[in-house]
Amino acid sequence: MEGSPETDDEERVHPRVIIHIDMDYYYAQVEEVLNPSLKDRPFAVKQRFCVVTSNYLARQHGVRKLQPVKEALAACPELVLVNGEDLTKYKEMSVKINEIMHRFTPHVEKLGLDENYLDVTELVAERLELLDNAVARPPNPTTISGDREDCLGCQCGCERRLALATHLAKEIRDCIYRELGLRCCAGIAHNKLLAKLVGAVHKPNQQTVLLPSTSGGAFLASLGCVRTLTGIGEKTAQTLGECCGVTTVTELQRVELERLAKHVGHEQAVRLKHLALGRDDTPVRQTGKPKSVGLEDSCPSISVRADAEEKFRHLLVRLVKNIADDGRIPIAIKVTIRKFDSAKRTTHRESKQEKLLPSMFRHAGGKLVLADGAQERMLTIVMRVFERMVDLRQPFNITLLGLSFFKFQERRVGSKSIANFLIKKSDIEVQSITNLSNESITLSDVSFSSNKSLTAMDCESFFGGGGSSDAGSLASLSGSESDVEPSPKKSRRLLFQTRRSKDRREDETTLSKLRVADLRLNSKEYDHELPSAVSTSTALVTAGSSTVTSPSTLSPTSTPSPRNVSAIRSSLDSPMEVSPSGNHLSTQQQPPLQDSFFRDRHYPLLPGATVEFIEQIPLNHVQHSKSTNMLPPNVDREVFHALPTDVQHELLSNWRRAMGPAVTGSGSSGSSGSSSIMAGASASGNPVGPNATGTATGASKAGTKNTLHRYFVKNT
DNA sequence: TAGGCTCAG
DNA sequence: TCTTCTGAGCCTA
Repeated sequence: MEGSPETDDEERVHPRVIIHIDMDYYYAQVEEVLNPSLKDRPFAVKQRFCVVTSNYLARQHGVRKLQPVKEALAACPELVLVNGEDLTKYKEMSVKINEIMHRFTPHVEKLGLDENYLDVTELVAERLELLDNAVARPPNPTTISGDREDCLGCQCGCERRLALATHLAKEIRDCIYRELGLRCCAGIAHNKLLAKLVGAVHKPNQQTVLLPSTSGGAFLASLGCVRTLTGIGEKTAQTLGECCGVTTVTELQRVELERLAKHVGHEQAVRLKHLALGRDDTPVRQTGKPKSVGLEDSCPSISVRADAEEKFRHLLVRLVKNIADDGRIPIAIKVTIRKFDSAKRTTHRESKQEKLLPSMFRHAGGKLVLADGAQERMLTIVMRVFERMVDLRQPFNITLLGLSFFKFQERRVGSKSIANFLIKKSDIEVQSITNLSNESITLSDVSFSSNKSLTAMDCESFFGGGGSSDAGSLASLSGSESDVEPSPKKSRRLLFQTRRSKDRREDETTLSKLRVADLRLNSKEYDHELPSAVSTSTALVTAGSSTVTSPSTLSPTSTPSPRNVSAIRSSLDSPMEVSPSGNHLSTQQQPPLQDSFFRDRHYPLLPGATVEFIEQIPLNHVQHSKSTNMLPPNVDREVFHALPTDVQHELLSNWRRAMGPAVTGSGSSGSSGSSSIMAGASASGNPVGPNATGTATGASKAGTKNTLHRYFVKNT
């Protein structure tokens, strides 16, 4: 199929549709929800001596963000102050907000606790499909490819898609308000940068869409100062002003690239120019677990070692609590201090890191805790690092101490288990999934009955509940209690993630490589990944304890009732939502990312997950490659085609090698023929389980047991 | 890889 | 005497 004109056209898709959602004065709103009596009073949330946010009533009195508390009180004597140093409640609310967003799309990227980007491109496409051609498709998809300057008068349906997204944004905001009592703003545009910027135009509790009907540059120019552009901070703004005389967006748009490059380097110059012109092709990255978890405390002055040690002890205890539920173990710690230079009257930060032994942690009651004596050992390490930064023989003045865990490691995995293969690897590329000939890919017997959904507990018992076997190591993925060992040098992460056009191009050139970025195994991300698969194929997927069922629970109106369909239709026929001022904000267009609607949907292959296909929604959109006929007869074609192209190629190649002429599949369904075809290990001749023979013989029942192949076999 | 800097909310 | 705390990404050595 590659290269055929039809395919190219089909794959040429619209610009993305991005919604940026920003909670209004977030901390203050959370406080109001928890304590409604605050609503009618001017109040501010403070951390230490500083106001971090306030409600609008306080703002009307001149209270500002990051204002010293003293000043704020002077400006507004009746100001109520709430201590916001403990972020727990804000984090918890953020999780709830996130859960709501994930009902609409798995493509959610967190930006701090109170902002999120949602890529609703697919959702919009789904809804348009549901409108049953009520909305015209682009007559000529080629017209929307390339680096167009704008979308003026385009016939590609961009405006309708954005219009539909405004209704989505409203639904999401309503949902958040209804369930959590929180108000927010939304910006809708074709990329993250513009969505964020346009969303800030009308606040609070409003939404704004940037329509591609006039010049996008004009909108950005209207923002004024370069500092308003996301990605240009204080330092960059200063550099631009001092070196190039550039202070406004308009000036940045006009300044010559070469001149800019002289001062900031070519790449940075290009980036800045793109920002000024509203170009941003960065994808919405589904937020996973944090790469680091830290705490820091500022303090008036620490000049004695014992005080520092005491502070660190408290930080350590709090920090361990903070990662107790993470499910991973940190194997490095970073110690940060802020030194006050009394001569210069300035402060500066320093940090140093040190490795940790996994044996310093243990699991108790499903939570990560410090092992016996580990607190003192860890504290010793911390103080050793501290003394590398602070000369105790000299007077010192420390105004901040911080600790941060990083380099997280998944829980125990055996070196020869598939679980090990699935663990994170820091390198970008991993060896092909089918080149695992040296890995012992072993699954213990697990029912793939279409009627049974496995819980985490079920998985544990299926996999041997934390035993030392390879099967047991799989259990660790689903949360068993077991010891930890250092991660292997070349561990790997696997989870299928939506791939974009760039990656697809790589498919064509680097068939034997998988980008590790596209292959992750991470419970949270994993959960998030499922809906897109489900919504296409109506698969029922249960992984661990979280269950995703029907598409309707995933995206509240993605499979609307007839009434909903007509509602969507009428909403599209009604005048488009634009900025309240009536302006049609417009933007320059990006070259579209090639998000193939169906082909990029990957079904994660996770041990412990049951995948049931209920073929209710026709899958005739799935692009079947020529290679379909090469599939072994009992391979589930839908699963196969949901895989990345390169994986498909490799599997086919392995099957061919393993089967020889036998794999010139007829496509005849469900035959119990000779197809004991093994992916990966078995194809290379390595036995992978008690029933594995490394040959292509044997009844399919026996042959599919304990192999990766089983994942491709249809459930009946 | 370590450490600093910059940026973000 | 201090504009908080948290996390990510980039750059350089």
